[in-house]
Amino acid sequence: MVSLREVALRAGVSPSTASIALRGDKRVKTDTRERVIEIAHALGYVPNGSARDLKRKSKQIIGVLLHDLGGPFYSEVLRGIQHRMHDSGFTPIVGCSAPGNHGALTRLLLEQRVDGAIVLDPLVDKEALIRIARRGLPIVVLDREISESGIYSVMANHEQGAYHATQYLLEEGFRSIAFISGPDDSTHSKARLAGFCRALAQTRQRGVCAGIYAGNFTEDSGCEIAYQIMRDQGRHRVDAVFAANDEMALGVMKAFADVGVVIGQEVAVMGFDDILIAQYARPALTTVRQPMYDIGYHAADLICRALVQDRSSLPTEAVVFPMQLVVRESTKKTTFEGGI
Amino acid sequence: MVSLREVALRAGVSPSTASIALRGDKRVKTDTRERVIEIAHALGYVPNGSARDLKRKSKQIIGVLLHDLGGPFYSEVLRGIQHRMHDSGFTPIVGCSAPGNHGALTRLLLEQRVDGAIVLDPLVDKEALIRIARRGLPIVVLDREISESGIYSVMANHEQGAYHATQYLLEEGFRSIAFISGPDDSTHSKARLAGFCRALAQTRQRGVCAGIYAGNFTEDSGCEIAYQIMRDQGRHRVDAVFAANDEMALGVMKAFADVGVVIGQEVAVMGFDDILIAQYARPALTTVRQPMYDIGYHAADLICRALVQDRSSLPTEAVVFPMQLVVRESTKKTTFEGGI
DNA sequence: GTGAAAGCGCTAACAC
DNA sequence: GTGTTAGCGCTTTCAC
Repeated sequence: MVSLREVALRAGVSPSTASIALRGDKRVKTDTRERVIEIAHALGYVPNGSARDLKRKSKQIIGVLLHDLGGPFYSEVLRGIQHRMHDSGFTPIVGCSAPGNHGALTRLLLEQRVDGAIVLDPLVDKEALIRIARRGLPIVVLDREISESGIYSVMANHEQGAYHATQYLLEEGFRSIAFISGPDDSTHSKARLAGFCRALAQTRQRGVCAGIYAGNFTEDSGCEIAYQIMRDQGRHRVDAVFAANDEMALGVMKAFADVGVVIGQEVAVMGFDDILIAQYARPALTTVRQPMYDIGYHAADLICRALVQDRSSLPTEAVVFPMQLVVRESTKKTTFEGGI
Repeated sequence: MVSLREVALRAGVSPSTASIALRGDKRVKTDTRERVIEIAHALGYVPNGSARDLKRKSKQIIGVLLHDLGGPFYSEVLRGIQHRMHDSGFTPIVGCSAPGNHGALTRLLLEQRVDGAIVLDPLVDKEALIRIARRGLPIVVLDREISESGIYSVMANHEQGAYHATQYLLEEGFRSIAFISGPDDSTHSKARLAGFCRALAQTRQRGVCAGIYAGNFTEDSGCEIAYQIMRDQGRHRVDAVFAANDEMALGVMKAFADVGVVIGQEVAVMGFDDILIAQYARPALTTVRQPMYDIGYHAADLICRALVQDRSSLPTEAVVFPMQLVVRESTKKTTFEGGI
């Protein structure tokens, strides 16, 4: 492996001169500089990253920690990160934090191979992140909140998303809406339920809430609860079901379809998350989406700023993005009536 | 940042002793060893990766280069890689090679931050990879072939996949099959066409080939060509269309559906790749799939073996995996006849 | 303008 | 058993 010393040797200069020359520093005479550069190029010299990292303080690399690599959800976030990082001088490197918080977290963050990190994994231990931040590594956490100097949060406003979605259902004229929550320990589920309740509390209509059912975010639980809703609806027919995530909403649609209830016409179904399948479901599922590209872009922006600017200019509160309502067929009464 | 020297200082030993002690080496007395470990733990000491990488030859990190991070195609490959790497001592780190071959490729491979690399990106310059391999870094390329010592290829057998798919169409009784190829410069398209032709050449039937049309892998081109096929079919009706990728197949289905031709019943459509949408199409698209998990697993296996075993035990030829036929509704005549 | 020297934090010989 | 020494490849004062 060709080292700087070798380049210097062949160019007849000292390693230190070669080092500055290769960065195009004007301090070294033009012809020496060009000679060094040419020789380095001819030899295929590339500086050793470890050696340079060791000497310099900065590595110009940002670690991105995901729970599991791949998956359509992450891809948009990564696109946002890449776009912001592009031409910033920083390179994003992605690791998977899944296997026992080991591997990538250790290699990238603990062993100081990166200058900063973006963490999108609810399972990465909060204390571990705080410890790392205390060591001086800026961290942006996505979709969760950690109050600690050096840790920045970027997330979507789930409460507002659910509020907005519920308002839409009310505007469309639905008057008996059931809500299916996720597991109790999910902050997302809580926030979504809160948004649902706030929208109902604001409306003049009474008795719109047709029950709040406890699901567990799985398609099966959505399916079961849909049957339960059908059994329960004695006095007033439920005309809309708002599930706290898309998987459950799909389960609900399946159950209704199985007993011949026409989705959209007889009952509306609202999901949450906009997973990929939502748009391919039949009818396509109306749902609420996080602005994932924006979240990634902003996360990258925060990290870059934390590394080049004064950190006091950065927000101490979580940066919250509004969620977007994606209206599709599952909440449209006109679906099969020749409407647009 | 707490360094080994500091740990050693507080433990009252030399850095070298601390270094060995921390690795649990029996050479140092048990109580010294435990004291060092305890102090290191108390101080939150983690060795500096750059320093260690610089000293040791190996880094225990494998770079995975993808064209664009995210996307359902990659996620299975990554799963396979992770499973194989797990407990191997190596940690996979993913970088994106897209922006002008810069960034991740430089940072990870050129600057020697990894021990080996898995490259899944047709656009990464072949010469660059060869140069890197010559420097001693083992590389596994996926879905392409590079003949060079130190570069190993893992790929799916596209020719066999297309052959198999065509045979299936023949067995199902289709007797007038049109093929839509991809762009001329695509080796995949060529291989798929070759498989199609081989299957037809083997059959006793004459005149099964109802034309080979040149598409460009886009949905639009599939759509256009479908219309052309309908115009062309003067003497014998085409009863099946085999598109060299799923996007084109979906375009074909769209075109047929638009003019009221019932897919499955009146004409069969076969795709290639099994992109995610294939299973959500209506009717669901019969297609051919790469064993992506296996490919990832095997790629990781090759890299690990290249790093710990004698390289002479590794294959010099590309490792080729068979593709899997995924039968769905778009090639089933019985779709709407009450069949299973 | 250029080179000598020191050192980033760690590991591995070799001495004691 | 433990410490001393040297050095991985690079950058960075500071002399000349």
